[in-house]
Amino acid sequence: MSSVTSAPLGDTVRRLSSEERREQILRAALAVFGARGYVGTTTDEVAKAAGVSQPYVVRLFGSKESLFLAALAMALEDLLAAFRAALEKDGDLPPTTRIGRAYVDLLRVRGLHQTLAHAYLLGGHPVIGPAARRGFAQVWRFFREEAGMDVDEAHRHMAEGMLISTMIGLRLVDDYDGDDSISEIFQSCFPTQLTHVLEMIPRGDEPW
Amino acid sequence: MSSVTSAPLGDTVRRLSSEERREQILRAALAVFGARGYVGTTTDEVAKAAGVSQPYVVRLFGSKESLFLAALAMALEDLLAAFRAALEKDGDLPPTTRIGRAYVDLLRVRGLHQTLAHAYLLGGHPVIGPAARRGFAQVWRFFREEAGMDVDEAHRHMAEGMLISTMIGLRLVDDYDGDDSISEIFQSCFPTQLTHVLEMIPRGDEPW
DNA sequence: GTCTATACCAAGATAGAC
DNA sequence: GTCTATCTTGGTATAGAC
Repeated sequence: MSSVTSAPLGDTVRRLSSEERREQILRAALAVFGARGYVGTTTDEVAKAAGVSQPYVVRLFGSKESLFLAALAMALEDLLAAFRAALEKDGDLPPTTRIGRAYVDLLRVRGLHQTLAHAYLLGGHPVIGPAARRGFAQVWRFFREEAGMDVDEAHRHMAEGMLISTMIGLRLVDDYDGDDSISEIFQSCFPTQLTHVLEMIPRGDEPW
Repeated sequence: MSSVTSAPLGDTVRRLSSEERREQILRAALAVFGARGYVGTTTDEVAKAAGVSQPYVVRLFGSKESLFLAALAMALEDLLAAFRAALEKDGDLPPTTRIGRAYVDLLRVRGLHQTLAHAYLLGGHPVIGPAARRGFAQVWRFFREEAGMDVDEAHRHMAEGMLISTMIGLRLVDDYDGDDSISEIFQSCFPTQLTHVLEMIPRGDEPW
């Protein structure tokens, strides 16, 4: 990625290669899609977040739909890469626990969990639906075939993941201090990484 | 509900009271919101599904936003009512299992699970966000205070619920026959109610 | 590679008749 | 209580210059 081939030497503020721009726009798109959902996102907001013009993001990706598909694909790659890294890296914790940690650490990739969750709810969409199903099945297969979980364990991890994504998307933290039942559920979800999570999670005052 | 006060006697095809219309439109709205999400839903599609005109649904609810809030409130009422009924009705199964079954049976209320899931992802929305958080906390409190679950049990039920909602929204059934990993996860989610579920679940060929 | 200007359409909301 | 007609906004996508 990001090999500079076309930019002439000596440019002070050189234009980026389209590869670099794609990556930059995709990161912005992931954050915005996560916060607003597929339909709720405007290509203009993505453009603003990436610091380019709206027609340019359409130009680069063809359409909002393809942009979403690309962001979704990137999110899944990031997810599986993080899972594989957690699996290979050895440590005192069992592999299954390391994978769970990795999932929570992915909070630092803005919009990842929420964009996946949004995609998962778009099963009725003619083109996003099938892509989302493939992605979901891919994660399941990772649990079963690469991580070596049995059906029950894979099931529990999936369920746990969905709950975590939900709590991120809900911005449950916003009410963390005022509501006892909310701090209770929060603690039950992040028994070990709570402080860490509270720092990384998006809040009401920031759009994403 | 639905006490007829204003319609004159003798009308053959009498106009419905606004209470009746509200209910009818809300049911339609729940189905459409579930399939398309909040932003993806048009008031016109809701109107068509309910058999009335688009301006009329806006007239009756004030705005699309209030319509969504009303549908969300109805979904939560239905959910908690079903849980309470399952809890009170005695049977051979443990209460906790009866509640789980009740959740799956709610599949017959079109769009309920998906609308809740969509609302949960809208935490960043200034008015839907807080409503969704209140609803989520309400369910948690039901588990803890009324159903008498401990934190761990409530947590597992929540997670399981989120996974089930995801699979409905994803329309995973659409690939049920072609993909081994999908039928595997499906069976692990609905060990006892599988046939029942396969009958009730929305498919790709129907919009909702 | 990136922008400005703009065409074009879809959708929420309002006015007002019946 | 319910409709038709319409105003208005906002958002995707295209044209075309630099």
